[in-house]
Amino acid sequence: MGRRKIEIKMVKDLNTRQVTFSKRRSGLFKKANELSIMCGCELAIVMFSHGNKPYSYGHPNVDAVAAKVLQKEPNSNSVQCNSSSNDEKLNKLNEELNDIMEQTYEEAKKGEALDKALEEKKKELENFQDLSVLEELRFNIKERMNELEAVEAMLMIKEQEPI
Amino acid sequence: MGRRKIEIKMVKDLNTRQVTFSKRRSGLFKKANELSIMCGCELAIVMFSHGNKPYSYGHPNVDAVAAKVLQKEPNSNSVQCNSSSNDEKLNKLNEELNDIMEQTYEEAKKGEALDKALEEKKKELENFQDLSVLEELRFNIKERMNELEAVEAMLMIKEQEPI
DNA sequence: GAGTCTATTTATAAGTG
DNA sequence: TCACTTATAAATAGACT
Repeated sequence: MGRRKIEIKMVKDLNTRQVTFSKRRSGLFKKANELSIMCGCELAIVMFSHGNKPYSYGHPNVDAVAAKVLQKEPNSNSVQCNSSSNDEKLNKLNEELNDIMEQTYEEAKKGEALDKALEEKKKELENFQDLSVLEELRFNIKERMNELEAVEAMLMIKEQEPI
Repeated sequence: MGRRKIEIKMVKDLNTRQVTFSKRRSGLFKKANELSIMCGCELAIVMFSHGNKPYSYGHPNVDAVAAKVLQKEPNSNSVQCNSSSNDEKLNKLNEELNDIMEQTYEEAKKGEALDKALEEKKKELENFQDLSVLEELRFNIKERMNELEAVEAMLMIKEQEPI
């Protein structure tokens, strides 16, 4: 759906790939959002960019869906799809999924307070682009903190110096 | 993208909803597959239909992605999105920003000057009326960083002063 | 990077068998 | 519920800012 037809294969040019990732990611999230609204289904998407940066979408939120997976998983009859040769993997996938989801549950319990806080915070956020701004903001703040601490350290040293 | 424009809202007719769910679900999975191939990203989708039937898609598979989430999750800084009315978006953004600022505040307790600046920022955040303010905030942060550099420069000069 | 602009391609709503 | 068709809406590739 662009100026020209493209093949579905790894985009070689790094810059183009980055652009494609960004555009299609937001497209995917939008579609997911529409689906969840129109059909009242719960759904979660988690992804890691080529550079391993995590992104996720959830309706009503990722955790809720993950929790549901936990409940359902044991001897699940879920309909699974994946992009590699499907047949053998499905059984294995189900097994592994059980383990992982159990672990996830444990993890969730450990950081319950934090998780809840995060969940609350993230509950009603919708706009994808704006969120990336938030992330940037958070990053900027942290960076600034580091610099500040460095300055403070310097100040401390200075104060200790005999005049 | 059909014979006529439709609103994105819960489809009332059960039959139509079922059809929509089926079509859009496969569309979503297809898009996900394209994205993962074109951009080399790992991604997983899990969903529950209105009737609670589970469906999932994963590249390379759901487990691998879930496992990756586990590694990252503790104090994750993942970019999260979820769906709900835009109305509440700003409030929640504010909350998130406030939380971030609070965390930052804790980390920065040592620096009084900075603390004050942060307090001011928090107040500003509480007055958010528009997302464009985010940009302002970012700008302000950059400005603060400049101030910081100025302080550092002064320190450097001070150090050079004969005692 | 993130936005904007369009020519095109793609997804899909509604209809049909 | 499935497949298939088709008119139309929506997504997006590529170019540019």
